[in-house]
Amino acid sequence: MRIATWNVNSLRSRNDRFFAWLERHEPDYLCLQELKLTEALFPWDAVKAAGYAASVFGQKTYNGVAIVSAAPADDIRLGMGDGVEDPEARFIAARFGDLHVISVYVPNGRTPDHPAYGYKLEWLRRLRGYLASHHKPSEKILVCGDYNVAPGELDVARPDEWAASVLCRADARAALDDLRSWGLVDIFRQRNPDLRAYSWWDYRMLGFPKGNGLRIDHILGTASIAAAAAGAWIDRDERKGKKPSDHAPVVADFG
DNA sequence: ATGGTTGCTTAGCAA
Repeated sequence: MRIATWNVNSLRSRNDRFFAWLERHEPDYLCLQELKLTEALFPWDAVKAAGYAASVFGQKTYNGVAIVSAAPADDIRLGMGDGVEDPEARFIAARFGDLHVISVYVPNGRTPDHPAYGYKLEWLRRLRGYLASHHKPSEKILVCGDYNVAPGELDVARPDEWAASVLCRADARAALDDLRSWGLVDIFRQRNPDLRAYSWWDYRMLGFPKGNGLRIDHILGTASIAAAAAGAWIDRDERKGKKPSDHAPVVADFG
């Protein structure tokens, strides 16, 4: 079984790369973020023709998440449904038998003093609350997406320069730690304990050519599913060439 | 040389 997560930064701009990636890597599940389109504009027919089903929570212009899957989902939930007024499409959950797959696009936060940063920390707290109220750590759950948090120094090209950024700050890392403490394992880091690797490079300032990346896209899994992971890797090649997303897909393979 | 981008929507915002 293969699962991947990929912030495509506009599915329309990434259409050809998206379908080529599906065909090349044949994931059973692909969690997408930043679709930047409504459900009505999702390429339902082309996805079906490629042999996949899709669960989509769209939004015009911004955000938007989906789970593309080889088999259709048994249940789908759009948004955390926790009573909080949240107009942004950043959460979708789907069940496939006893496996729960969630695709998340955690708010970036913009700058530490911007209200968006409080929204980010609160959003991560709400995500923990969602898991605590709907699931048990003993279940098989994969929470995949763009977390906009680099967990540690191995995940950051310039840790000293970027220590105060919204992707690296201690309170952002603490919010991610708190989420993981519910019962989630960073599967890439579990499988590659000492590997320096990144999943996002800023379009600005020649981030990719200069190697200025961060690992902010994660596949988090509960213990029972994480124990079955055979390997995890980042498809850095997908960041190369013409019109790439600024994020590379992160992939986990299970025995 | 001290900047260097992209996408959505149309001049400004978001990342």
